[in-house]
Amino acid sequence: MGNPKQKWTNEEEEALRAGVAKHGAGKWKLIQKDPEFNQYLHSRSNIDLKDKWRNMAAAVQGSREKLRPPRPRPVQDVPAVPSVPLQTPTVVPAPVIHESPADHVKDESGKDLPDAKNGPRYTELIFDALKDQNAMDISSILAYIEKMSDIPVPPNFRKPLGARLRRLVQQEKLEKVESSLYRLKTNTVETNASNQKDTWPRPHPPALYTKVGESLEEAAKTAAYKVVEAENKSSVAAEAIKELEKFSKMAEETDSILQLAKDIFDRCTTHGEILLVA
DNA sequence: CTAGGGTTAGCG
DNA sequence: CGCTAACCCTAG
Repeated sequence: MGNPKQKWTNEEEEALRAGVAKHGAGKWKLIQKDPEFNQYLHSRSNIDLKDKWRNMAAAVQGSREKLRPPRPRPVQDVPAVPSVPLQTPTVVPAPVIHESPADHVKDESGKDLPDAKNGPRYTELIFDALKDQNAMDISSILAYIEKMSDIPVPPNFRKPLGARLRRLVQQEKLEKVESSLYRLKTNTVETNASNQKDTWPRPHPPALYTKVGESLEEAAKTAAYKVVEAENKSSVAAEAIKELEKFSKMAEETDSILQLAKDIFDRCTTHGEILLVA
């Protein structure tokens, strides 16, 4: 009587995936208890989370299976949508230790998901900030961006921001003065403001929230999952309005992961490492 | 508390 | 009717 089969909503699904991405698959009770996701999962039990995760896995792998009755591949890793196979049983997420003076965006113990939707505007905000102050350090720039962009700034945005600043300096769009002060580079040839740098083509790979400061392996893995998800979606979602809505949302978020990939790539190349891509 | 198997309600 | 997804039960 009190159980008319409650279907999972988009928010719940998203919260579950976010929870798994954060705490790891298997920590159902922890995810359910986390105030960050509890607002979406309060009506679901830890067992429900596990079951739902299993269903999602079956849905993803099953679709591939349908086109291929014989299974040459045992498939040892988790489903495409879900991610976090290599996470160790104990507390996994490492990036939570280092903290900068620029803590912010509170979040009153869970009010909304930390979707990292923006990204393309950050460079513009950097120039705006420097336009006003002539010279600023990274903390000031960070504060400015936070003030101007309201909530979207990720918790540890300082690291990718630093990478971007360094890149801009390398492109001679900015110049570094003092120990860690940045200012606009006014002289020199400022002809082509956009060298192909700040305008992205936007292919179609979708992306969800991503954690900055993660290992390259993690980032690549996450990206790979997103691609798989995209393939899955485009081949199946030809009728579901809900899926369409989600897809358009992911398209908007594409910019953020692109920027993330650029930052990571920049960091690797500046460290003198070589990337071999098949 | 979690993983896995079993059961039932909806849907095409 | 068969399948999928939400729900339930239980061993470890």
